[in-house]
Amino acid sequence: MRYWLMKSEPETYSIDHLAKCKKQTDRWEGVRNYQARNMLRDDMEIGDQAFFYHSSCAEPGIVGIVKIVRAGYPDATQFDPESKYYDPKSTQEKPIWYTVDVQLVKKCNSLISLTAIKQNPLLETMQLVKRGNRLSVMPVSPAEWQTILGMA
DNA sequence: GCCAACGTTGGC
DNA sequence: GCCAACGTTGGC
Repeated sequence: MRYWLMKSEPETYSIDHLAKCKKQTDRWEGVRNYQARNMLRDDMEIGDQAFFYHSSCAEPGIVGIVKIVRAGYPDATQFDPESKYYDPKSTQEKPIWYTVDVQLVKKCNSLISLTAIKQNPLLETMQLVKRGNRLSVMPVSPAEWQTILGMA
């Protein structure tokens, strides 16, 4: 079982969107980056846990924990011409993009801000704080996971 | 809105 | 396969 961090822009999809879903479970749609796709498709397993991270907003940071309840399968939005995630290059036979289903485990009582994460010397090696990092899905080590839990 | 960093595209 | 141009991400 592994740990992850998954980014979402709260204006597009916030943790409160997920909280309002049936069974607090939803698809993690719209990832259109190959590296992140590979992790969704190949590496995430049922039972893995992930930090839900809000990006591109006033206070970027971790807002909760989710768990993977369905492993990688083709992201339906790539086939939908009406969707902003539509990809004409993709076919049902050979889908390009994948998604997983996530279920809310808990919302943080308060934000674990990017600023706080950057200030913690134990988290210096996190991919999240590395220069130029733009991956929307990334692995988190067990040590980093525990450190962040301790900051909650 | 700015800009650095990175990813993708496409001509050659 | 190279690389310039362009697009996107995301913090500030």
